[in-house]
Amino acid sequence: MQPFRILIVDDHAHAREGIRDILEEYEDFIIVGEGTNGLEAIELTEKLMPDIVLMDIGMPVMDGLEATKQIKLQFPYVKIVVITVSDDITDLFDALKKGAQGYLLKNLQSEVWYDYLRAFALDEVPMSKEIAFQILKEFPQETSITKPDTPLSARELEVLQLVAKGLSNRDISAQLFISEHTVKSHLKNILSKLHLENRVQLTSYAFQNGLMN
Amino acid sequence: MQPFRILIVDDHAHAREGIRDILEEYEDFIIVGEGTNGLEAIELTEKLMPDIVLMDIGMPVMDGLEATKQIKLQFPYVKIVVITVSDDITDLFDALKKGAQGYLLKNLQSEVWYDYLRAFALDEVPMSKEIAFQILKEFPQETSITKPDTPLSARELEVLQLVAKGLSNRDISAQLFISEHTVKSHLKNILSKLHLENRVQLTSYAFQNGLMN
DNA sequence: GTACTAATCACTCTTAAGAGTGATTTCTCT
DNA sequence: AGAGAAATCACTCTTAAGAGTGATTAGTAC
Repeated sequence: MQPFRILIVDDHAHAREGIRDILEEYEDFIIVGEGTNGLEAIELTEKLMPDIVLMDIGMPVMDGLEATKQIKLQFPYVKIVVITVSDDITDLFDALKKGAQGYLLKNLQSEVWYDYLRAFALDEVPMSKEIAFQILKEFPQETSITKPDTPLSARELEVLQLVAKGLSNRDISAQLFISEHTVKSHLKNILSKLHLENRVQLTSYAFQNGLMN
Repeated sequence: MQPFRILIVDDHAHAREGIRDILEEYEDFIIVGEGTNGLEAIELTEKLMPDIVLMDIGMPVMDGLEATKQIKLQFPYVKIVVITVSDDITDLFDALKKGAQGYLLKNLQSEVWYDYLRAFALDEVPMSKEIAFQILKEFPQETSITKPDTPLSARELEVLQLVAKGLSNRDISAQLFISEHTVKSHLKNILSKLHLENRVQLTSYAFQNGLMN
Protein backbone atom coordinates (compact mmCIF):
# COMPACT_ATOMS: atom_id res chain seq x y z
CA MET A 1 0.00 0.00 0.00
CA GLN A 2 1.42 3.33 -1.08
CA PRO A 3 1.44 6.18 1.42
CA PHE A 4 -1.12 8.91 0.90
CA ARG A 5 0.31 12.08 -0.54
CA ILE A 6 -0.56 15.12 1.54
CA LEU A 7 -0.32 18.83 0.72
CA ILE A 8 -0.43 21.20 3.69
CA VAL A 9 -1.66 24.75 3.14
CA ASP A 10 -1.54 27.19 6.04
CA ASP A 11 -0.10 30.66 6.34
CA HIS A 12 1.24 30.07 9.85
CA ALA A 13 4.57 28.26 9.84
CA HIS A 14 4.06 26.87 13.31
CA ALA A 15 0.71 25.43 12.31
CA ARG A 16 2.33 23.62 9.36
CA GLU A 17 5.05 22.35 11.68
CA GLY A 18 2.52 21.00 14.11
CA ILE A 19 0.78 19.08 11.37
CA ARG A 20 4.03 17.87 9.90
CA ASP A 21 5.12 16.57 13.28
CA ILE A 22 1.92 14.63 13.65
CA LEU A 23 1.87 13.12 10.18
CA GLU A 24 5.54 12.18 10.12
CA GLU A 25 4.90 9.78 12.95
CA TYR A 26 2.92 7.63 10.59
CA GLU A 27 4.16 5.88 7.47
CA ASP A 28 0.74 5.95 5.90
CA PHE A 29 1.28 9.58 4.98
CA ILE A 30 3.90 11.50 3.10
CA ILE A 31 3.93 15.26 2.96
CA VAL A 32 4.63 16.20 -0.65
CA GLY A 33 4.50 19.96 -0.23
CA GLU A 34 3.48 22.98 1.79
CA GLY A 35 1.82 26.21 0.74
CA THR A 36 1.06 29.44 2.53
CA ASN A 37 -1.99 30.75 0.69
CA GLY A 38 -4.82 29.77 -1.66
CA LEU A 39 -2.99 30.62 -4.84
CA GLU A 40 -0.05 28.46 -3.89
CA ALA A 41 -2.51 25.74 -2.98
CA ILE A 42 -3.82 25.68 -6.53
CA GLU A 43 -0.37 25.77 -8.12
CA LEU A 44 1.01 23.08 -5.86
CA THR A 45 -2.02 20.88 -6.39
CA GLU A 46 -1.52 21.06 -10.14
CA LYS A 47 2.20 20.34 -9.83
CA LEU A 48 2.15 17.70 -7.12
CA MET A 49 -1.23 16.05 -7.51
CA PRO A 50 -1.64 15.14 -3.84
CA ASP A 51 -4.30 12.74 -2.66
CA ILE A 52 -5.39 15.07 0.08
CA VAL A 53 -5.04 18.80 0.61
CA LEU A 54 -5.17 20.03 4.18
CA MET A 55 -6.49 23.54 3.78
CA ASP A 56 -6.56 26.41 6.24
CA ILE A 57 -9.33 28.96 5.71
CA GLY A 58 -8.08 32.38 6.75
CA MET A 59 -5.06 33.14 4.55
CA PRO A 60 -3.67 36.14 2.69
CA VAL A 61 -3.76 36.58 -1.13
CA MET A 62 -6.51 33.97 -1.57
CA ASP A 63 -8.40 32.30 1.22
CA GLY A 64 -8.95 28.60 1.63
CA LEU A 65 -12.59 28.65 0.61
CA GLU A 66 -11.88 30.18 -2.78
CA ALA A 67 -8.90 27.87 -3.28
CA THR A 68 -11.06 24.88 -2.39
CA LYS A 69 -13.59 25.91 -4.98
CA GLN A 70 -10.98 26.34 -7.69
CA ILE A 71 -9.25 23.07 -6.92
CA LYS A 72 -12.46 21.06 -6.90
CA LEU A 73 -13.35 22.68 -10.21
CA GLN A 74 -10.14 21.70 -11.90
CA PHE A 75 -9.13 18.57 -10.04
CA PRO A 76 -12.34 17.03 -8.71
CA TYR A 77 -10.61 13.83 -7.64
CA VAL A 78 -8.32 15.64 -5.20
CA LYS A 79 -9.78 15.48 -1.70
CA ILE A 80 -9.75 18.52 0.50
CA VAL A 81 -9.91 18.65 4.26
CA VAL A 82 -10.41 22.06 5.73
CA ILE A 83 -8.46 22.60 8.94
CA THR A 84 -9.32 25.22 11.47
CA VAL A 85 -8.72 26.19 15.06
CA SER A 86 -12.19 27.46 15.69
CA ASP A 87 -15.16 25.20 15.74
CA ASP A 88 -17.28 27.84 14.12
CA ILE A 89 -20.01 26.05 12.27
CA THR A 90 -20.27 28.62 9.51
CA ASP A 91 -16.74 27.88 8.35
CA LEU A 92 -17.50 24.23 7.94
CA PHE A 93 -20.75 25.03 6.30
CA ASP A 94 -19.17 27.22 3.66
CA ALA A 95 -16.24 24.86 3.15
CA LEU A 96 -18.53 21.94 2.41
CA LYS A 97 -20.40 24.04 -0.10
CA LYS A 98 -17.16 24.85 -1.87
CA GLY A 99 -16.51 21.19 -2.28
CA ALA A 100 -14.42 20.22 0.71
CA GLN A 101 -15.08 16.65 1.83
CA GLY A 102 -13.72 16.94 5.32
CA TYR A 103 -13.15 19.22 8.24
CA LEU A 104 -10.63 18.86 11.02
CA LEU A 105 -9.95 20.87 14.13
CA LYS A 106 -6.28 21.68 14.58
CA ASN A 107 -6.41 21.24 18.32
CA LEU A 108 -7.05 17.50 18.35
CA GLN A 109 -4.82 14.63 19.48
CA SER A 110 -2.46 13.21 16.90
CA GLU A 111 -4.20 9.84 17.10
CA VAL A 112 -7.45 11.50 16.15
CA TRP A 113 -5.74 13.11 13.19
CA TYR A 114 -4.33 9.79 12.11
CA ASP A 115 -7.59 7.92 12.47
CA TYR A 116 -9.48 10.61 10.70
CA LEU A 117 -7.15 11.11 7.78
CA ARG A 118 -6.65 7.44 7.24
CA ALA A 119 -10.36 6.76 7.17
CA PHE A 120 -10.79 9.81 5.01
CA ALA A 121 -8.20 8.67 2.49
CA LEU A 122 -9.98 5.31 2.31
CA ASP A 123 -13.26 7.07 1.60
CA GLU A 124 -14.78 6.31 4.93
CA VAL A 125 -15.09 10.05 5.63
CA PRO A 126 -16.08 10.36 9.21
CA MET A 127 -16.30 13.85 10.64
CA SER A 128 -14.56 14.92 13.79
CA LYS A 129 -16.99 14.17 16.56
CA GLU A 130 -17.33 17.62 17.97
CA ILE A 131 -18.77 18.93 14.77
CA ALA A 132 -20.52 15.89 13.36
CA PHE A 133 -23.69 16.54 15.26
CA GLN A 134 -23.63 20.16 14.23
CA ILE A 135 -23.43 19.07 10.62
CA LEU A 136 -26.47 16.93 11.06
CA LYS A 137 -28.20 19.90 12.57
CA GLU A 138 -27.44 21.94 9.49
CA PHE A 139 -27.96 19.25 6.89
CA PRO A 140 -30.96 17.50 8.39
CA GLN A 141 -32.13 15.00 5.77
CA GLU A 142 -28.97 14.13 3.85
CA THR A 143 -29.85 16.94 1.49
CA SER A 144 -27.21 19.20 0.06
CA ILE A 145 -29.76 21.96 -0.08
CA THR A 146 -28.93 25.08 1.85
CA LYS A 147 -31.00 25.70 4.90
CA PRO A 148 -31.04 29.18 6.38
CA ASP A 149 -29.51 29.66 9.82
CA THR A 150 -32.18 32.23 10.41
CA PRO A 151 -35.51 32.24 8.59
CA LEU A 152 -36.05 34.89 5.97
CA SER A 153 -38.43 37.68 6.83
CA ALA A 154 -41.51 38.27 4.69
CA ARG A 155 -39.87 41.23 3.06
CA GLU A 156 -36.75 39.27 2.31
CA LEU A 157 -38.76 36.52 0.71
CA GLU A 158 -40.46 39.12 -1.43
CA VAL A 159 -37.12 40.49 -2.58
CA LEU A 160 -35.80 36.98 -3.18
CA GLN A 161 -38.67 36.17 -5.51
CA LEU A 162 -38.22 39.34 -7.52
CA VAL A 163 -34.51 38.65 -7.84
CA ALA A 164 -35.22 35.12 -9.05
CA LYS A 165 -37.62 36.49 -11.65
CA GLY A 166 -34.66 38.24 -13.20
CA LEU A 167 -35.30 41.80 -12.05
CA SER A 168 -32.37 44.12 -11.39
CA ASN A 169 -31.98 45.82 -8.02
CA ARG A 170 -33.27 49.00 -9.59
CA ASP A 171 -36.35 47.29 -10.96
CA ILE A 172 -37.05 45.74 -7.60
CA SER A 173 -36.71 49.08 -5.85
CA ALA A 174 -39.24 50.59 -8.27
CA GLN A 175 -41.57 47.66 -7.77
CA LEU A 176 -41.49 47.84 -3.98
CA PHE A 177 -41.29 51.62 -3.75
CA ILE A 178 -38.09 51.56 -1.72
CA SER A 179 -34.59 52.74 -2.53
CA GLU A 180 -32.06 50.67 -4.39
CA HIS A 181 -29.88 50.88 -1.29
CA THR A 182 -32.53 49.09 0.68
CA VAL A 183 -32.85 46.38 -1.92
CA LYS A 184 -29.11 45.84 -1.81
CA SER A 185 -29.27 45.71 1.95
CA HIS A 186 -32.00 43.09 1.93
CA LEU A 187 -30.20 41.08 -0.70
CA LYS A 188 -27.00 41.17 1.30
CA ASN A 189 -28.83 39.80 4.32
CA ILE A 190 -30.54 37.13 2.26
CA LEU A 191 -27.29 35.91 0.73
CA SER A 192 -25.69 35.89 4.13
CA LYS A 193 -28.49 33.94 5.75
CA LEU A 194 -28.50 31.34 3.00
CA HIS A 195 -24.72 31.15 2.69
CA LEU A 196 -24.90 32.01 -0.96
CA GLU A 197 -22.65 34.24 -3.05
CA ASN A 198 -24.72 35.87 -5.74
CA ARG A 199 -28.18 36.29 -7.22
CA VAL A 200 -27.76 33.44 -9.66
CA GLN A 201 -27.19 30.96 -6.86
CA LEU A 202 -30.11 32.54 -5.08
CA THR A 203 -32.30 31.98 -8.12
CA SER A 204 -31.20 28.39 -8.30
CA TYR A 205 -31.94 28.03 -4.61
CA ALA A 206 -35.38 29.55 -5.02
CA PHE A 207 -36.38 27.08 -7.70
CA GLN A 208 -34.90 24.05 -6.02
CA ASN A 209 -36.69 24.85 -2.80
CA GLY A 210 -40.04 25.55 -4.34
CA LEU A 211 -40.02 29.21 -3.45
CA MET A 212 -41.21 30.24 -6.89
CA ASN A 213 -45.00 30.13 -7.38
CA MET B 1 -69.28 55.24 -21.97
CA GLN B 2 -66.23 57.37 -21.33
CA PRO B 3 -63.69 57.74 -24.13
CA PHE B 4 -60.45 55.83 -23.72
CA ARG B 5 -57.53 57.98 -22.70
CA ILE B 6 -54.55 57.52 -24.99
CA LEU B 7 -50.91 58.55 -24.57
CA ILE B 8 -48.80 58.62 -27.73
CA VAL B 9 -45.06 58.13 -27.45
CA ASP B 10 -42.95 58.44 -30.59
CA ASP B 11 -39.86 60.48 -31.35
CA HIS B 12 -41.01 61.37 -34.86
CA ALA B 13 -43.44 64.30 -34.90
CA HIS B 14 -45.00 63.22 -38.19
CA ALA B 15 -45.65 59.74 -36.80
CA ARG B 16 -47.48 61.23 -33.83
CA GLU B 17 -49.47 63.45 -36.17
CA GLY B 18 -50.49 60.48 -38.27
CA ILE B 19 -51.76 58.65 -35.23
CA ARG B 20 -53.48 61.75 -33.88
CA ASP B 21 -55.27 62.26 -37.20
CA ILE B 22 -56.52 58.72 -37.13
CA LEU B 23 -57.71 58.69 -33.53
CA GLU B 24 -59.35 62.12 -33.64
CA GLU B 25 -61.81 60.76 -36.18
CA TYR B 26 -63.32 58.65 -33.44
CA GLU B 27 -65.02 59.79 -30.29
CA ASP B 28 -64.12 56.61 -28.49
CA PHE B 29 -60.63 57.92 -28.00
CA ILE B 30 -59.11 61.03 -26.51
CA ILE B 31 -55.43 61.81 -26.73
CA VAL B 32 -54.33 62.98 -23.32
CA GLY B 33 -50.69 63.54 -24.09
CA GLU B 34 -47.71 62.96 -26.32
CA GLY B 35 -44.13 62.06 -25.48
CA THR B 36 -40.97 61.74 -27.53
CA ASN B 37 -38.95 59.17 -25.60
CA GLY B 38 -39.14 56.44 -22.98
CA LEU B 39 -38.40 58.67 -20.04
CA GLU B 40 -41.18 61.05 -20.99
CA ALA B 41 -43.42 58.04 -21.41
CA ILE B 42 -42.91 57.07 -17.80
CA GLU B 43 -43.36 60.60 -16.47
CA LEU B 44 -46.47 61.24 -18.56
CA THR B 45 -47.96 57.91 -17.59
CA GLU B 46 -47.59 58.77 -13.92
CA LYS B 47 -49.05 62.24 -14.44
CA LEU B 48 -51.86 61.46 -16.86
CA MET B 49 -52.75 57.85 -16.07
CA PRO B 50 -53.87 56.94 -19.57
CA ASP B 51 -55.81 53.79 -20.34
CA ILE B 52 -53.52 52.91 -23.19
CA VAL B 53 -49.99 53.93 -24.10
CA LEU B 54 -49.07 53.70 -27.77
CA MET B 55 -45.34 53.11 -27.62
CA ASP B 56 -42.73 53.36 -30.35
CA ILE B 57 -39.66 51.19 -29.87
CA GLY B 58 -36.66 52.98 -31.35
CA MET B 59 -36.34 56.27 -29.47
CA PRO B 60 -33.51 58.37 -28.03
CA VAL B 61 -32.73 58.70 -24.28
CA MET B 62 -34.70 55.57 -23.35
CA ASP B 63 -36.19 53.13 -25.82
CA GLY B 64 -39.74 51.85 -25.81
CA LEU B 65 -38.88 48.40 -24.52
CA GLU B 66 -37.25 49.71 -21.37
CA ALA B 67 -40.05 52.22 -20.87
CA THR B 68 -42.61 49.46 -21.30
CA LYS B 69 -40.89 47.42 -18.65
CA GLN B 70 -40.76 50.32 -16.20
CA ILE B 71 -44.35 51.32 -16.74
CA LYS B 72 -45.67 47.80 -16.33
CA LEU B 73 -43.63 47.52 -13.16
CA GLN B 74 -45.10 50.64 -11.62
CA PHE B 75 -48.51 50.84 -13.24
CA PRO B 76 -49.50 47.30 -14.16
CA TYR B 77 -53.03 48.28 -15.06
CA VAL B 78 -51.94 50.66 -17.80
CA LYS B 79 -52.11 48.87 -21.15
CA ILE B 80 -49.32 49.29 -23.63
CA VAL B 81 -49.49 48.82 -27.37
CA VAL B 82 -46.17 48.83 -29.14
CA ILE B 83 -46.30 50.54 -32.50
CA THR B 84 -43.79 49.98 -35.25
CA VAL B 85 -43.28 50.38 -38.98
CA SER B 86 -41.43 47.17 -39.47
CA ASP B 87 -43.02 43.81 -39.05
CA ASP B 88 -39.88 42.44 -37.52
CA ILE B 89 -40.92 39.60 -35.31
CA THR B 90 -38.12 40.07 -32.79
CA ASP B 91 -39.44 43.49 -31.83
CA LEU B 92 -42.84 42.06 -31.02
CA PHE B 93 -41.30 39.19 -29.21
CA ASP B 94 -39.24 41.38 -26.93
CA ALA B 95 -42.06 43.86 -26.40
CA LEU B 96 -44.42 41.16 -25.22
CA LYS B 97 -41.80 39.93 -22.80
CA LYS B 98 -41.49 43.43 -21.36
CA GLY B 99 -45.16 43.40 -20.63
CA ALA B 100 -46.77 45.00 -23.67
CA GLN B 101 -50.22 43.58 -24.37
CA GLY B 102 -50.48 44.67 -27.97
CA TYR B 103 -48.60 45.36 -31.14
CA LEU B 104 -49.68 47.51 -34.03
CA LEU B 105 -48.12 48.28 -37.39
CA LYS B 106 -48.11 51.99 -38.17
CA ASN B 107 -48.83 51.44 -41.84
CA LEU B 108 -52.34 50.09 -41.41
CA GLN B 109 -55.70 51.62 -42.42
CA SER B 110 -57.33 53.89 -39.89
CA GLU B 111 -60.30 51.52 -39.60
CA VAL B 112 -57.98 48.74 -38.62
CA TRP B 113 -56.48 50.98 -35.96
CA TYR B 114 -59.89 51.82 -34.64
CA ASP B 115 -61.11 48.27 -34.58
CA TYR B 116 -57.94 47.07 -32.97
CA LEU B 117 -57.69 49.73 -30.29
CA ARG B 118 -61.35 49.56 -29.40
CA ALA B 119 -61.25 45.81 -29.01
CA PHE B 120 -58.00 46.17 -27.16
CA ALA B 121 -59.42 48.70 -24.72
CA LEU B 122 -62.33 46.35 -24.09
CA ASP B 123 -59.90 43.53 -23.34
CA GLU B 124 -60.67 41.60 -26.46
CA VAL B 125 -57.03 41.96 -27.52
CA PRO B 126 -56.82 40.69 -31.03
CA MET B 127 -53.50 41.03 -32.81
CA SER B 128 -53.02 42.62 -36.17
CA LYS B 129 -53.48 39.85 -38.70
CA GLU B 130 -50.12 40.02 -40.33
CA ILE B 131 -48.33 39.17 -37.17
CA ALA B 132 -50.85 37.00 -35.38
CA PHE B 133 -49.73 33.83 -37.10
CA GLN B 134 -46.14 34.67 -36.36
CA ILE B 135 -46.98 35.01 -32.72
CA LEU B 136 -48.50 31.58 -32.75
CA LYS B 137 -45.36 30.35 -34.38
CA GLU B 138 -43.32 31.76 -31.53
CA PHE B 139 -45.70 30.93 -28.70
CA PRO B 140 -46.93 27.52 -29.82
CA GLN B 141 -48.96 26.12 -26.93
CA GLU B 142 -50.24 29.21 -25.13
CA THR B 143 -47.13 29.09 -22.98
CA SER B 144 -45.36 32.21 -21.92
CA ILE B 145 -42.12 30.32 -21.82
CA THR B 146 -39.40 31.53 -24.12
CA LYS B 147 -38.62 29.28 -27.02
CA PRO B 148 -35.34 29.75 -28.83
CA ASP B 149 -35.42 31.02 -32.41
CA THR B 150 -32.46 28.78 -33.00
CA PRO B 151 -31.70 25.70 -30.92
CA LEU B 152 -28.79 25.90 -28.53
CA SER B 153 -25.66 23.98 -29.44
CA ALA B 154 -24.34 21.28 -27.13
CA ARG B 155 -21.60 23.57 -25.93
CA GLU B 156 -24.05 26.37 -25.26
CA LEU B 157 -26.24 24.06 -23.22
CA GLU B 158 -23.18 23.08 -21.25
CA VAL B 159 -22.37 26.72 -20.51
CA LEU B 160 -26.00 27.43 -19.67
CA GLN B 161 -26.05 24.72 -17.04
CA LEU B 162 -22.86 25.92 -15.41
CA VAL B 163 -24.23 29.46 -15.33
CA ALA B 164 -27.43 28.25 -13.71
CA LYS B 165 -25.42 26.41 -11.08
CA GLY B 166 -24.13 29.79 -9.97
CA LEU B 167 -20.63 29.70 -11.41
CA SER B 168 -18.97 32.92 -12.55
CA ASN B 169 -17.67 33.26 -16.09
CA ARG B 170 -14.17 32.75 -14.75
CA ASP B 171 -15.15 29.55 -12.96
CA ILE B 172 -16.80 28.26 -16.09
CA SER B 173 -13.76 29.02 -18.18
CA ALA B 174 -11.59 27.07 -15.73
CA GLN B 175 -14.04 24.21 -15.73
CA LEU B 176 -14.19 23.92 -19.52
CA PHE B 177 -10.56 24.79 -20.14
CA ILE B 178 -11.40 27.71 -22.41
CA SER B 179 -10.85 31.45 -22.01
CA GLU B 180 -13.22 33.72 -20.18
CA HIS B 181 -13.68 35.58 -23.46
CA THR B 182 -15.10 32.46 -25.00
CA VAL B 183 -17.46 31.92 -22.12
CA LYS B 184 -18.72 35.46 -22.49
CA SER B 185 -19.13 34.89 -26.19
CA HIS B 186 -21.18 31.75 -25.66
CA LEU B 187 -23.25 33.42 -23.00
CA LYS B 188 -23.94 36.36 -25.27
CA ASN B 189 -25.19 34.01 -27.96
CA ILE B 190 -27.30 32.06 -25.51
CA LEU B 191 -28.98 35.18 -24.15
CA SER B 192 -29.61 36.41 -27.65
CA LYS B 193 -31.12 33.13 -28.84
CA LEU B 194 -33.42 32.92 -25.84
CA HIS B 195 -34.30 36.64 -25.84
CA LEU B 196 -33.10 36.98 -22.28
CA GLU B 197 -31.16 39.79 -20.65
CA ASN B 198 -28.94 38.33 -17.94
CA ARG B 199 -27.76 35.18 -16.25
CA VAL B 200 -30.42 35.32 -13.56
CA GLN B 201 -33.18 35.16 -16.14
CA LEU B 202 -31.25 32.40 -17.83
CA THR B 203 -31.14 30.46 -14.57
CA SER B 204 -34.85 30.92 -14.11
CA TYR B 205 -35.38 29.75 -17.68
CA ALA B 206 -33.20 26.70 -17.14
CA PHE B 207 -35.21 25.55 -14.15
CA GLN B 208 -38.60 26.29 -15.64
CA ASN B 209 -37.75 24.35 -18.77
CA GLY B 210 -36.30 21.35 -17.02
CA LEU B 211 -32.79 21.94 -18.27
CA MET B 212 -31.29 21.31 -14.86
CA ASN B 213 -30.66 17.69 -13.86
C1' DG C 1 -38.19 49.84 29.53
C1' DT C 2 -34.87 47.93 27.26
C1' DA C 3 -33.03 44.59 24.19
C1' DC C 4 -33.89 42.73 19.64
C1' DT C 5 -35.16 42.57 14.98
C1' DA C 6 -37.08 44.21 10.65
C1' DA C 7 -36.95 47.67 7.44
C1' DT C 8 -35.16 51.56 5.77
C1' DC C 9 -31.34 54.56 3.55
C1' DA C 10 -26.36 56.11 2.49
C1' DC C 11 -21.62 56.11 0.79
C1' DT C 12 -17.35 53.88 -0.94
C1' DC C 13 -14.84 50.60 -3.55
C1' DT C 14 -13.68 46.76 -6.46
C1' DT C 15 -14.87 43.47 -9.69
C1' DA C 16 -18.12 41.00 -12.67
C1' DA C 17 -21.42 41.37 -16.30
C1' DG C 18 -22.94 42.44 -20.52
C1' DA C 19 -23.03 45.23 -25.07
C1' DG C 20 -20.56 46.07 -29.21
C1' DT C 21 -17.31 44.62 -32.78
C1' DG C 22 -14.52 41.68 -35.03
C1' DA C 23 -11.64 37.77 -36.25
C1' DT C 24 -9.95 32.78 -36.96
C1' DT C 25 -10.55 27.90 -37.46
C1' DT C 26 -12.80 23.67 -38.22
C1' DC C 27 -16.49 20.97 -39.82
C1' DT C 28 -20.54 19.83 -42.34
C1' DC C 29 -23.73 20.13 -45.95
C1' DT C 30 -24.65 20.29 -50.67
C1' DA D 1 -15.74 24.65 -54.02
C1' DG D 2 -18.31 27.47 -51.24
C1' DA D 3 -21.80 28.55 -47.70
C1' DG D 4 -22.93 28.28 -43.02
C1' DA D 5 -22.68 27.14 -38.34
C1' DA D 6 -19.96 26.19 -34.17
C1' DA D 7 -16.25 27.19 -31.20
C1' DT D 8 -12.58 29.78 -30.12
C1' DC D 9 -10.19 34.32 -28.52
C1' DA D 10 -9.55 39.58 -28.08
C1' DC D 11 -10.31 44.38 -26.83
C1' DT D 12 -13.17 48.31 -25.26
C1' DC D 13 -16.66 50.44 -22.56
C1' DT D 14 -20.38 51.16 -19.34
C1' DT D 15 -23.06 49.75 -15.70
C1' DA D 16 -24.65 46.45 -12.19
C1' DA D 17 -23.33 43.65 -8.35
C1' DG D 18 -21.61 42.78 -4.17
C1' DA D 19 -18.49 43.65 0.05
C1' DG D 20 -17.77 46.61 3.82
C1' DT D 21 -19.50 49.91 7.21
C1' DG D 22 -22.70 52.37 9.55
C1' DA D 23 -26.98 54.61 10.94
C1' DT D 24 -32.11 55.47 11.98
C1' DT D 25 -36.85 54.25 12.98
C1' DA D 26 -40.56 51.46 14.43
C1' DG D 27 -42.39 47.55 16.38
C1' DT D 28 -42.05 43.31 19.40
C1' DA D 29 -40.68 40.46 23.15
C1' DC D 30 -39.76 39.73 27.77
